[in-house]
Amino acid sequence: MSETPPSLLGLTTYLLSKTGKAARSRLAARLAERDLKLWHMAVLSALIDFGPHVQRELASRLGIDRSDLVKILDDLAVAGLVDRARDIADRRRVTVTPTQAGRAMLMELQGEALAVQKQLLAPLSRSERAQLAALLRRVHAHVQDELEESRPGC
Amino acid sequence: MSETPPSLLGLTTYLLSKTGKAARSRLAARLAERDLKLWHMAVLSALIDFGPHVQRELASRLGIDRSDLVKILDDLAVAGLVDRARDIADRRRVTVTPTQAGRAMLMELQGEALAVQKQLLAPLSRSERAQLAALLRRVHAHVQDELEESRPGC
DNA sequence: CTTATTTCAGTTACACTGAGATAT
DNA sequence: CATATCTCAGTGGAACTGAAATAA
Repeated sequence: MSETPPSLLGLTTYLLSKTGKAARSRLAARLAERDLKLWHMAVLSALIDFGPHVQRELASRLGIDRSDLVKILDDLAVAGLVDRARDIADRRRVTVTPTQAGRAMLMELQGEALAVQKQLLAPLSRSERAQLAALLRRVHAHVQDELEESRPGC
Repeated sequence: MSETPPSLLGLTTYLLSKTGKAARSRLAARLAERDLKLWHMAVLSALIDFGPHVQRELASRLGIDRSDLVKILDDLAVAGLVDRARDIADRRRVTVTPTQAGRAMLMELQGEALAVQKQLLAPLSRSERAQLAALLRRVHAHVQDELEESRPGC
């Protein structure tokens, strides 16, 4: 493949978009070996970091559509990685809880993610990788703030 | 929206993927006001940075599929932003050339991209934005190198 | 006859929309 | 009756695949 147009390389938005896509597709390829998608990992992360969620909360936290979450949870439940149970007080709601197998699986998936990251950021020194992470965290927080403002009452 | 899981925030791959997606969708929204997509802008950039291309070259340079490029070029030609002409020596090939209107349009699109970038990177200082750009350029170069290795003879 | 380039048709994965079912 | 939650069916755009048409 020949050179990327300098006009695009000069745009941080382009670099973010391209490297982000590369990161996503590489991790997705690894998760696919376990018949999982990126959303499965995100859902497990939310459940294990913050404890059981009602589906509505999960969808809102991760920015995934409620209807799409249904299929994701079906998969996770079939694989024995989460449990679903009707809320007794409000029987419209379904509470999702990670299983022990779910916790173990997330640990493995995080290992995969770190491996992808190591490969992707190979040209950077340890301190540069830390710099990049810190800068991206601030940009990410800013993006999330703006989303929150535009979506009233979440 | 509630907090993002720390397990994910700790992964640079996740941050790259998320901020990259945000960057892409914001720019896409602006280009949509002119009935253009991101690929249209990428194609114009390649043509103006490097001059006329045969379609095969364009696709290879940008990493887009040859068959999808056809529709992109149809749009650009209808909008008067590029010209297509059969190569006289090898009449299988079609040479794509940017028009003056194409050059003018790219300037405007770059303005849009910079506006998106300014908003996206607002929490960073000028020197931090430069740091981020430099780090991303190196990561991007590394990703491109690996792609080149895996695709022999491009 | 084989290969290269462009083009078209079909497929799959994904995010989004709208409506139905159940419960408050 | 109005609202909230979960579910399911359908839609549209994007990336990929395979093959036809033309030319070398």
